[in-house]
Amino acid sequence: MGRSPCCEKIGLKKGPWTPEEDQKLLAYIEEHGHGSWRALPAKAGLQRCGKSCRLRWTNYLRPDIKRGKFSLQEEQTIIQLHALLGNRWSAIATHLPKRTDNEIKNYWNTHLKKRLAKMGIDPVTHKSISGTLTGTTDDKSAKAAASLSHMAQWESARLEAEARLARESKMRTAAPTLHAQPTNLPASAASPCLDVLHAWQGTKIDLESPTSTLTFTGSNSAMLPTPNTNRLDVSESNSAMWHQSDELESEESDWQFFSRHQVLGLDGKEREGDFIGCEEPWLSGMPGVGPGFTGMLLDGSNEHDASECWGESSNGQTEHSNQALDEEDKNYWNGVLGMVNSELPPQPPPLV
DNA sequence: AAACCTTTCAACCGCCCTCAG
DNA sequence: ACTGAGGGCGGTTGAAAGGTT
Repeated sequence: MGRSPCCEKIGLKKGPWTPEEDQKLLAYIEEHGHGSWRALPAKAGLQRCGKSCRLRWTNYLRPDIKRGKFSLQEEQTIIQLHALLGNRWSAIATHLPKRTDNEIKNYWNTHLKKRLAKMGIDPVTHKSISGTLTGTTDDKSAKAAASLSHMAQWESARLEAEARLARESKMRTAAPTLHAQPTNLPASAASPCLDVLHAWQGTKIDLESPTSTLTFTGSNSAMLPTPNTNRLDVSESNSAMWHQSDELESEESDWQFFSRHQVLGLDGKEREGDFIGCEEPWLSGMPGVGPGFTGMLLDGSNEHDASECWGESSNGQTEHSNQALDEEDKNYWNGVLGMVNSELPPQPPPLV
């Protein structure tokens, strides 16, 4: 059976919103909250579909929307999250406060996608289009890729949960105040973070366990390149492609700040050689993540560089073969993970 | 100055999910 | 378990603005 239309379409206005319509919608929501979107147009005196009103509000009129040019940090965030999450704009938007999924999607399609393609990077897979930069296919890489796939799926699930919580919270508090923020969200929802890590701290999941119920769709796993290829495509390629400024529009020259040995945090500070401060055992098999980093960084010792800690498996055995994973691997994935984690709120106790 | 082409982005469309009844 | 309403999401469209010839 066919779905009934969201509203009676006859006689309803379509197309660009006028300032008068905006004012009506704003005034109504300010006074009453949006409540039921379907019922809103009639109550607000608008000849619009409720869905259209919702879109106008969420994508344009909402007071907590930042408009204007995307910063370099935002661009980097979008690219890295897109590498991790694919075209999941709402999920990506949760990491870009004040940006709407629609705006991010548009920006990706009109700017970033083209730019990556121009630089020889497949914007879908984030791999080199030329195929000359092939990654290794050894067990380590495969294992790391599997770990990343798991991580990506958990992160996706978490983002969905966050979005749901946010929705529920908004619905509960559909407050008649324009400046209402979802402040009653749980910390994990209010502040994007890989809090799934905390869950995994409490209940260690063996990524290689045959009992794992995690599965991967082709698109998900295809979306995630192996660390090596990713390093080459996004990090190392960055260092090369960011220097193609002759062929790039002027703004692209700014992208040269993406040095292969540099991770730029959301605070704008360079984090050369920075490693995410987590000790989650499930991450120990991943390039760029290993136990002992936090302590190493905290005591500021230079006596042992990252690669030394790198090779340590979670059971304390040194696996020198892991050291073969070069610095760029670590830096690239630290870039992704560190960026996602950089907004970590004060850490809650591990979930039970 | 005008015609044509390209880019941008607000808005729409249709599918999907959730949830209440 | 089923159904339909409500809302969210991602893909696509098309008008407007900007650029080029």
